[in-house]
Amino acid sequence: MAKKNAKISNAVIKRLPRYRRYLIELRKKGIEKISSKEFSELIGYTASQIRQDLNNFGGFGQQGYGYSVEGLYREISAILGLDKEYKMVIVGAGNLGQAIAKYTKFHKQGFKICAAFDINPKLVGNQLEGIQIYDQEELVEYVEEEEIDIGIICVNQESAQEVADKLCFAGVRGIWNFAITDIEVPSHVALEIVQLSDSLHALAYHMNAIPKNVHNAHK
Amino acid sequence: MAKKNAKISNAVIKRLPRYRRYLIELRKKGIEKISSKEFSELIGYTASQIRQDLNNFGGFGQQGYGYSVEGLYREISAILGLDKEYKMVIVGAGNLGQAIAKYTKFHKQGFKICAAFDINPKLVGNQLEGIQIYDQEELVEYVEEEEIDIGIICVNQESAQEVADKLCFAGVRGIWNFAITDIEVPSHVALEIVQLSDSLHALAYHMNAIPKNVHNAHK
DNA sequence: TAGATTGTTAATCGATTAACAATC
DNA sequence: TAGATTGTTAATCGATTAACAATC
Repeated sequence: MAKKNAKISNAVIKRLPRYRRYLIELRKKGIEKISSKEFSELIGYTASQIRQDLNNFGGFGQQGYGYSVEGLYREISAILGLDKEYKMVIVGAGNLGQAIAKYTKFHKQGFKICAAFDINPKLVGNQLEGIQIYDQEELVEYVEEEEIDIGIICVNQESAQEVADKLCFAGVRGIWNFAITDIEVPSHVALEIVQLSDSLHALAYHMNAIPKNVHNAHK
Repeated sequence: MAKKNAKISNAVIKRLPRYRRYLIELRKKGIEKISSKEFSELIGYTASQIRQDLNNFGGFGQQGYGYSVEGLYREISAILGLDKEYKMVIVGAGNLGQAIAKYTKFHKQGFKICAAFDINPKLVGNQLEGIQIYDQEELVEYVEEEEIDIGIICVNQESAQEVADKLCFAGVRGIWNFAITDIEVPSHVALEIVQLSDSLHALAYHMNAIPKNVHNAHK
């Protein structure tokens, strides 16, 4: 699949899921081919960047023609590893953990949530849309036995690192961290961070960087 | 507050909330001063980058001494606009919208969730931790009358753009978009995106980029 | 074949890091 | 004062954009 062995920059990887989303839309509309120029106008990256990005992984296009929408969709899906299935657990079955557990879209894409864990006795034993909530004491054993791939951390910041350590010890290959703190994981474990409060703070910055008098122009 | 008028790069802005989080931790520990070198070892950016970042906004340090933890915390909070209050509404009171509504930390930081909106008659009229769910028909009027600052979009991708348009028309200054689609807003409205599925896909990529045989080393 | 569009190299731009004079 | 550390300029690095030869 991958043509070159050079390290792919993170900037490129962050764009891949976005390319894929637009390819899904194109496919829905029955569009079979797209040139880098057309794609550029749609997605807002330069045609040059699109071609550069894709050529990190191989020559997916055809000179004089463009890219096959279906073909490119499949290539990018494979590059991202979305042709595989992933077994996940949620640690911390509070509001956010529950929301993620109930969200069925990930499941359809091959990301299976197998179980949730919490320390709160009121939550342990309950089910969330068919997902059992276990006592957090059972986390390591469960992850080992069920060969869980991904741990989703939805606990408070005080216990996030401890949970991460347990997940890594038990053998997960990736951690999706929603806790409002930075955690450290061994280099062989992939880490992806969703920092909601940082995101909200960046929004606040941008709001204040925009002059106020341009608002409510329709009044 | 801001020393220079040059445009601040997005890379810098994304780091500011992180600086602030570490400063909160330092303050908790009773640490009063920190040099860029010490901060570097803690946060993982180079000392040079820390000094460059901060000097975009002003000379907050003191030569030969370093930075005051409390002073820097206040400066960064002010730069981000966290010394102000923000009125927010949630549009889409499904799982994710409910999780955000119930999350009290934002409220403590001055981000007040005033109301939620949905089109589902089963949800309309209910309350989420004291937050009333209104019919989505009432969105524009509510946002105008209550002078809402931020709209949080938690609807499905099909209606995300329509909701964004309504929020912008009604006069919000910022949009926090959780929908799994890109939306367009006028240039005077700040937009911050949380793309959970893109984040999960990037995690999958990184997991597959790591050789498999290094896992379960403790067994 | 001629036209179109890729794949790839070269040029530019911007962000990060290094160096050091200023100064507390 | 001497030492420490900032603020800021210069150098480097990496990512984006432009250009164009290759080729469908």
